[in-house]
Amino acid sequence: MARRRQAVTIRHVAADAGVSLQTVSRVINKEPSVRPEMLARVKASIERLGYVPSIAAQRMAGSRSYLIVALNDRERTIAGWRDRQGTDWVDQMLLGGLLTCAEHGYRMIVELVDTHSDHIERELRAAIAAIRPDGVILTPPHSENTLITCLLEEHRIAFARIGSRIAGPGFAVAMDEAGAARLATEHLIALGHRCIGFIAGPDDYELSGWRTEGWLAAMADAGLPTDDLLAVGDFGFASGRAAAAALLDGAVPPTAIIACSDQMTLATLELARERGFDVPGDLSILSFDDTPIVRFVAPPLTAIVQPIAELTACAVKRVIGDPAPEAAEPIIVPATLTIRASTAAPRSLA
Amino acid sequence: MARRRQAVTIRHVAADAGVSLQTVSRVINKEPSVRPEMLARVKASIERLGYVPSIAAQRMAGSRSYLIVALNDRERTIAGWRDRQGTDWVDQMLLGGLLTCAEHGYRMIVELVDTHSDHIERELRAAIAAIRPDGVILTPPHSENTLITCLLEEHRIAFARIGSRIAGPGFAVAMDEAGAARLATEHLIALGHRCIGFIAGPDDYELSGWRTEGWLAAMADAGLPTDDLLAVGDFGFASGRAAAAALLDGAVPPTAIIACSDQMTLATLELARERGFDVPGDLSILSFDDTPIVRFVAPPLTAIVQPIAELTACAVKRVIGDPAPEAAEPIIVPATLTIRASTAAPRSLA
DNA sequence: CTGAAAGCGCTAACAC
DNA sequence: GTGTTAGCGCTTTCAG
Repeated sequence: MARRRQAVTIRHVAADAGVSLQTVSRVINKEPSVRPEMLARVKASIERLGYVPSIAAQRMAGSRSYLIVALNDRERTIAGWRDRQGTDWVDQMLLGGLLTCAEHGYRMIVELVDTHSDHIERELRAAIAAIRPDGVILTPPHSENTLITCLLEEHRIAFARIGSRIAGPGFAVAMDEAGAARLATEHLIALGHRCIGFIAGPDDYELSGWRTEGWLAAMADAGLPTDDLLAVGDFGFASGRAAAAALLDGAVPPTAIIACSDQMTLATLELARERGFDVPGDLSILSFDDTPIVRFVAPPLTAIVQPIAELTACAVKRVIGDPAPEAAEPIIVPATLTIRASTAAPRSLA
Repeated sequence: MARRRQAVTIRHVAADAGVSLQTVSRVINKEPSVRPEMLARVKASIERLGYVPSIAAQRMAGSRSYLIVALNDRERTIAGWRDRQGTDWVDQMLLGGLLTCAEHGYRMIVELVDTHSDHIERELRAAIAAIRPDGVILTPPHSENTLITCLLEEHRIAFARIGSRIAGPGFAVAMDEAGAARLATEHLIALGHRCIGFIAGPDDYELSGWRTEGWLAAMADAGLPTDDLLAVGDFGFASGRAAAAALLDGAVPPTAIIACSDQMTLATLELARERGFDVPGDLSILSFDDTPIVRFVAPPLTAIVQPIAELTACAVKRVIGDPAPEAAEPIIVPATLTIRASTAAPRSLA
């Protein structure tokens, strides 16, 4: 292999501009203590020579590495890619993470590590030692893995925990679950619905509670009753079917149903079909997951979309901005709603 | 920020093992000239101390950077992510690229650059200067951009061109288009079809010709005629509809149709439906793109799936293995077929 | 405000 | 075979 050396180094720039290396370094690092005149001269040389500092050299000299590691669960990530079910979690992460990194002159490296493995610590230590990243973005289920967070803290590496609300080391960045439920509910209310059923997720997920609260609050704000309008599932299809049946057979049959997962929503759709309901004519349906299947089913489902890209963008900004992983308020990012064909005004209003 | 220094360096290992730095370095780099005894001693120290070399330092000292850059088109990639249509191109690339890199102790960095922009050269130069990658993986449409390939060659950086067959600098790695068409055709033949229509892509795409050849060859091998069984589209929906109509209204109405894009296949499906054909009972349909919509439509479509992950894996292996970007034979990777519900034996056989 | 010196962790090139 | 020397490109001291 050719002995690859940097084509144009800080030395060339210094010579070209007739200043010391140090001055060039100061310009690169945007230090304030440089006379405007020098600054201009150096900048001109950098531009002319097309100089770009080597991140390896910068790291070596004790500065930043300009590298951010995104730590994903190996098994889940690979399984998702192999299934090709279009779970675009990683894509959205890249969208938010990569672009934000690029904006700030950073690069992002995706690392896959086993959660359950005993050598997770070894893997992480190795990655840190090899890459020496300035920051790490943790994704579920790593976000609340204390083994990881402790290690990162010990190494004094800034990190963000996506999808976590637990205060603690690192920045917690999560979606506004309650707000999302409220958004969904208000969309339906605006359409004219008054009986809006809600199929919540299982109680052992903290977010289930937050979502239910959002629905309750939105209903209350609109002066609408919620009695007999709440059912609970486990995110799976079967439980969704049962919950939908309970709602539809209940004392106050809803004209719209919000379900907290794509599977439960699909189950609701299936049941509605079997009963001869027109969707959205007789029943509006809204999903809390915006997976591809939800987009290609007939009718395409209105759905809450999780702002993974924004979460990651926030995470990167925090991690870059403040290298000291001080405990901070969790950052809550609002969800958005993608309106498709499964929600409409109830027939009674049409 | 804390002055972050490597926790355990080559020096610690050397001291611990009672050898010189160089010996440790030799062990790290798997150089043969180390006595087994020393080797064992050093390895033990490395293991005990949990030492992992810093890639920054390795690069600085003139060795490899253990970094591979995957160069993707900015606009397309971002558009794909934003659309959330589940084009899992990047995912599959990551699947193949990331894992292969990891196996060999490399990391992959995804870089987005504008194809059309004038500053593509500036962007690429900057990335190279900053990262100093050992290799670059080019994806369409960069794969045949001579500006890029020349720059890479000039910097003597190994690179692979995915989806390209043009010989030249770098390694060309592409799917076996003809083989894919043959695979599709043979699947249908095995099912009992004798009249198999083919909707080709536009002539200005080289791969259109290859695919058509594959179909022709498979038909010929089976002793089946192909007259009046070939139609041409432009990959779009409307052209697919017209092509399908021509086939169905032709002299020898096919019992199965292969279309060279998901849109043309969907158009064929729509037309078949309108004519009261049962799919696959009256007409089997096979797509050449395995996009999500193809998987969620009813019936789910049998489709050729492009081996992006494997292509990328091959590309990485080549680039890592042979740093000298000598011209080499293009590497052709076979496609696979995912059988779903849109293909079956023709009714006449049922 | 600017420059000179030292060194980050590692490997290339030589010596031994 | 193994150890020694000299940097890689940059930023940190610390002087001027």
